[in-house]
Amino acid sequence: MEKMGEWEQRSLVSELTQGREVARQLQAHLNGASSSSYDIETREVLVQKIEASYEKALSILNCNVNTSSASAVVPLTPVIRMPESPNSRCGSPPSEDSDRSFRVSDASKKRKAPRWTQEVRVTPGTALEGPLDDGFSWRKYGQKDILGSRFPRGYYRCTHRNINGCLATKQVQRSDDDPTIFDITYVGTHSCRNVTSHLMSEKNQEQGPSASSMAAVEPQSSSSSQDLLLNFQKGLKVKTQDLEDQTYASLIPYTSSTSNVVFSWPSVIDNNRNFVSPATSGTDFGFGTCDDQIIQASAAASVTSSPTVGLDHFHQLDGNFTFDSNGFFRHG
DNA sequence: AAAATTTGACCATG
DNA sequence: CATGGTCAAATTTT
Repeated sequence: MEKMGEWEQRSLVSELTQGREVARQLQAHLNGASSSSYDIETREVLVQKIEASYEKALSILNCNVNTSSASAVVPLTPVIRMPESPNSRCGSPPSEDSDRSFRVSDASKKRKAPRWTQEVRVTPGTALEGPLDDGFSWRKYGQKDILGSRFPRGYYRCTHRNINGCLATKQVQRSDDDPTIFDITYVGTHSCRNVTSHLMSEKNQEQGPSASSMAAVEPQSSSSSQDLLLNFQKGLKVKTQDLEDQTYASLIPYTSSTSNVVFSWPSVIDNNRNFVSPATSGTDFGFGTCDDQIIQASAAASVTSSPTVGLDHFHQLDGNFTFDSNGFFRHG
């Protein structure tokens, strides 16, 4: 509570504002006699969003991420958009061709419908790239060229995939027209703890592997400076290789300290009440097991001039790292 | 040496 | 059959 950067304050305000917005939406839903079944689902989503907003707000207040210089690494400003809004890139990024976003179709196969889109925009000052760290460890397991996209899409999965039964995966892809924009699609719920391999050497971690559906939605609830560090490292790496392409990216002036996150859920949730089976035992080799939620987030970050510079000299972390098992998603 | 990427092939789905 | 997602071996990085 010492001093809260403007950025943080803004984030906080935005967070709360959004929460209010969503609350209103929820009220609207409640008032307008819910007819269809998806209304109920929508309401659930709304509630979740509200919770998320609160969580984030609290996180901001609690952690107070006192990052001396680096100011924005973690996207924290979810703006919830109405469900029916198809493509609403917040207006700025005109890129993103038309289709290829999501097939709301489905509904003819199994029950994997719930897919909401989260749009995240991070602002500069931070050279974060694809590896938007959600506080989890991701391991790249593939990269594919996507038709219509000039940049390949990277596939990441939780490092503890079959260990903890964390079936979460994420896809990172840059926008075709805006190289500074990365679309990160989170899919699946991760049941692993945020355990970034720092302290916390708990042994008996079998208290409750059943991760709530919110897990993937609100991962980085307390991004500490350490996490940021990790981010930087990873980002650095990617940068190095993408530098060639990013060359011109660094020319793009993005100097608006505004971070926006837009939630959109085209088809709302279905019945993702599924519980990931207790760790182990599974060993299933990733196949659309029971991952129901797909969160897409596009993050845009402007690369200063030389991102690689100075990142190595990041110290002064570990100031507090108040991350105990305190605020963890909504208590089961 | 171990863990994480890379990369091409394989498989599933539309 | 084309497109996208995952696997798995080889390779690189720490």
